[in-house]
Amino acid sequence: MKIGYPCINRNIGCTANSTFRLASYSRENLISKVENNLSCLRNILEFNVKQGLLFFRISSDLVPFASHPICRFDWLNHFKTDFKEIGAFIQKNDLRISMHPDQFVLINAKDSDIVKRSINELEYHCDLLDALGLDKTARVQIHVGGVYGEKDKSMQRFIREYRKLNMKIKKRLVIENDDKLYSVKDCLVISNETGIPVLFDSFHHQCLNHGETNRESLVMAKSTWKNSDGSLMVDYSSQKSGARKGTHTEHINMRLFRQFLAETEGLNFDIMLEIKDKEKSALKVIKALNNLI
DNA sequence: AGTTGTCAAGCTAGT
DNA sequence: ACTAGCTTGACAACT
Repeated sequence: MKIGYPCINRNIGCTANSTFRLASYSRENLISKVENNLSCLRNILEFNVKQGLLFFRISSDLVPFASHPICRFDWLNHFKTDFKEIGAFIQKNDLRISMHPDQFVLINAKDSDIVKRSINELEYHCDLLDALGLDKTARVQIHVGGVYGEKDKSMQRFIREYRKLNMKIKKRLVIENDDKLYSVKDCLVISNETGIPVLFDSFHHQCLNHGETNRESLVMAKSTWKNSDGSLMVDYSSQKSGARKGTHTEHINMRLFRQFLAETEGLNFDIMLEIKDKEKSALKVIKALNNLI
């Protein structure tokens, strides 16, 4: 079981997701931001290894505007050596890596231009992971997409569009249950048709389910991952008290987390802690797990 | 130096 | 009709 946190480290004092406005796009700006981001990514990964945090989500902003038509720069080639070095570090330390393109990526959009842009964005994520030299256990997670007032048709559209994707994307893409539209059960239907692995988000499951327990849903999601896909990825969070339903907590609630661990005892998976204080909660969990052994 | 409006992309639900 | 929220953060223009 590997423990991790997404994109940002609040301790080190650098960011691996620094970007700029589209209006200030230039080759120089892009190069300097990517240089900064890559150097910070190294720092974060080194910190993580020292602390025993072996799961990390790389920010989609690592290469700003990579899939935008304005970007004509061959960043893949230009930073080829850096990617290789960072990738070697990841492999040497057996780190698990994920990426999570944002809400604009919609495979099942009705507008074919949106689908096209989405595929370009997925291609960027997969090119990056390929450049790092990572195998298919490094994954790119997205949600199913929009409902457009007709869920069945929208799910069918996802399936159709997924089947058309090239292998570069297919080998890394996984779907994650969301908190409002597509439950784990919905994702499993799509997985049955396509073979796409289902990432289990415990907090989203808490917000949207059909009465299944965490364990039941996690086991079902786990069954969609083949050995070569790596172990099941789980996103974990809990409700921020007093806030709108679905708001992630600032700090981890260890009582709830222990409860989750107890519920899922004996099952192997990697956990991404989607908690706002980032590595702070992740370190708390590492400490707690060490005390259990 | 510190503050604050705004940022490529889209959907949904709530006002 | 409009906007907050999404993994929210951070850029950049303004005091």
